[in-house]
Amino acid sequence: MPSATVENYVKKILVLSLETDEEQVGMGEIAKGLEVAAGTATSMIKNLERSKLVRYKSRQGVTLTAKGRKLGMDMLRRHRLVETFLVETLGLDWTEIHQEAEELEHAISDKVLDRLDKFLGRPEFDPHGDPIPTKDGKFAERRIRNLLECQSKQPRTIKLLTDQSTDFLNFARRKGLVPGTSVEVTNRDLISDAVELRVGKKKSFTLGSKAAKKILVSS
Amino acid sequence: MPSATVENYVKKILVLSLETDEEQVGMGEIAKGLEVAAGTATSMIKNLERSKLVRYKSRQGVTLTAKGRKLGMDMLRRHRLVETFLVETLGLDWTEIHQEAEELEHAISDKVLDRLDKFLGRPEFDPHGDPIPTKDGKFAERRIRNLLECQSKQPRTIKLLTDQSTDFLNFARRKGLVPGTSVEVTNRDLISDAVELRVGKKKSFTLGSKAAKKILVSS
DNA sequence: GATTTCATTTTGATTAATCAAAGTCTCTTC
DNA sequence: GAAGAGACTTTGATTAATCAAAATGAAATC
Repeated sequence: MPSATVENYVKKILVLSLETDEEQVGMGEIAKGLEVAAGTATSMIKNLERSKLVRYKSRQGVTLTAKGRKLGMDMLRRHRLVETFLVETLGLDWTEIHQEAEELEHAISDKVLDRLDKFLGRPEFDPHGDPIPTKDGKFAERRIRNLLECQSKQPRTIKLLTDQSTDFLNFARRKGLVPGTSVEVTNRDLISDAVELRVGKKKSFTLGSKAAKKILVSS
Repeated sequence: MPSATVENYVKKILVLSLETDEEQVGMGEIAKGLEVAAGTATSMIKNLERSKLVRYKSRQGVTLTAKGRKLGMDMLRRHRLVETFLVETLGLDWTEIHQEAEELEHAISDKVLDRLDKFLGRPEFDPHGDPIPTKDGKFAERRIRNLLECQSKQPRTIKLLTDQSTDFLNFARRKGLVPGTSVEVTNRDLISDAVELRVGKKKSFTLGSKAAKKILVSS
């Protein structure tokens, strides 16, 4: 069985590659993400390669093998199910659960995890709106996505704002971007990193990618 | 913070000293209980001594300090609360939860533990009938105790038999010692290590301490 | 093309936990 | 009280994960 450390490295590589949309992840990102010295990451990655969890080109980057991807998805599943439990069942705040889940995800057996999943009603999304991978390592087709990921010309309903800072909430309210409101992406321009948006019948306006990512909608 | 290993050693010492009713625990018992080589236990115990968790007389035995006892009680609390959760909430069988709890007890934060405790309704006993220590490290006054611990001349009701082997259950049934039955300890003789017992209106008989310990009653 | 810079890799050390096997005690037993 | 048996301790090695600092490589700048 892989150690908690190995599980963490693999999960971090998976998350980074999902975030950047690149299969290959740089050594620096890994070291920084896990808060270890650069050399530590290098030697650990060689380890993972020996265990056939990653492929590794010196001074280029790391990619997960099928086996690594499977383990990573399993960890993500554990993490997100535990987070869901902490919020739904124990009533913790969704801003304070990450660290807790970080520990628990390694300690929970497959059997208990499955019972927990059942107890929670086989949820598909965690409290942050992220999809929970299924047991065979696939994401449920997202029904909730952020505005940056939306095809244009379809009506959507705002479900959740993931940035709860006062500044962002004020901005969103001014633009009418509150949960329940219907919006439509009128244009997407991935080069300029922005989306054009119409809220109800008002004139459309442009939103930067950072802000667009924080607004979750259902299709 | 103590490592999971340290927590396990301290918990084992506490449990052994509760089981044998001796403050001092032998090195051999510890090594055997934790399934490590004898030398490993010796060197680890020296470690615990450096951390002021135990007192240690070479070739004699180990006793917990106040600090060690507190940590041990905390681990016992964690273990038993987790077991309660696994049985009550997730519906696992009480014969299969020990190993699961063994892992989870180290991964759970104080905060989550307290929420779990609250969610479970602040239970006082775990699924095996063992008392769950309170947050300040004390056992709840037992309302359920084994027959060996009972003052005589008071009516009690049998609650649980902790040995579920066929042999013991047959013996108990023959003597009428089944849950729900009313019994009375007519005499206790701690020197001969036995209790005299009357079941209902029948003639009283004597029970060895081993058997008496396996029969839990409420007062 | 030489130089500088910055990321990455290598090296050598450290810490916690472990084991096997050799060495010591201490307590019976004769 | 000497001998032997068992329990316990010591010793020396190993493994996983880590760091700091030195060495290396590749890409950017001159």
